[in-house]
Amino acid sequence: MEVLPAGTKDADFFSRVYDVVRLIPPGRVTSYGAIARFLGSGRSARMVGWAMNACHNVHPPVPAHRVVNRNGQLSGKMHFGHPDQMERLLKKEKIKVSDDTIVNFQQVFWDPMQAIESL
DNA sequence: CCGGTGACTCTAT
DNA sequence: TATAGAGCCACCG
Repeated sequence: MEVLPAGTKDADFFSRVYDVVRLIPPGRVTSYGAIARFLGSGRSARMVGWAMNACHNVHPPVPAHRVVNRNGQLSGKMHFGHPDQMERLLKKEKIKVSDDTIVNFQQVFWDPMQAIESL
C-alpha cells in the first residue's frame, strides 16, 4: 500500500482516509483533524468522520476504533456494533480509556505526518 | 444537477 | 470555564 501526499487524485478521498487509518500502529490513536490536515484540508475533519461511517463495508478492514476526536473522546463509539465495542478494542490494545476518553491521549497519539517523515 | 448530511474543529461571546 | 455559531466538502439520492 502506498500513502500519497495531499493533492493526490489517484484515489477517492475515502480511500485515502482508509489508507492512513490502516497505518495507525496497534496501541496508538490519531484524530480526525490530524488525518484531515494530512490529506490537505485542515477543516474537513467531518469528511474523515463520515468516511469512517462508511468503513464498515470496506476491505481490507479499517481500524476505525483508533480514530477519535481531538480531545481523545470516543465520539464514534455508537457507530460500532455495540456502544462499548470501541472502548473494548482500545483497551485490548493497552490503551487506557476512562469516561469515554483516552487517558494518556498525548502519549498514544500518532500523527500521520510523523510516520511519513520517519520513512 | 442540487442540496441535505455529518464518527469535527476553531472562534467568538 | 461553558455554550453557540460557522466553516468545512465528498458522498448519495
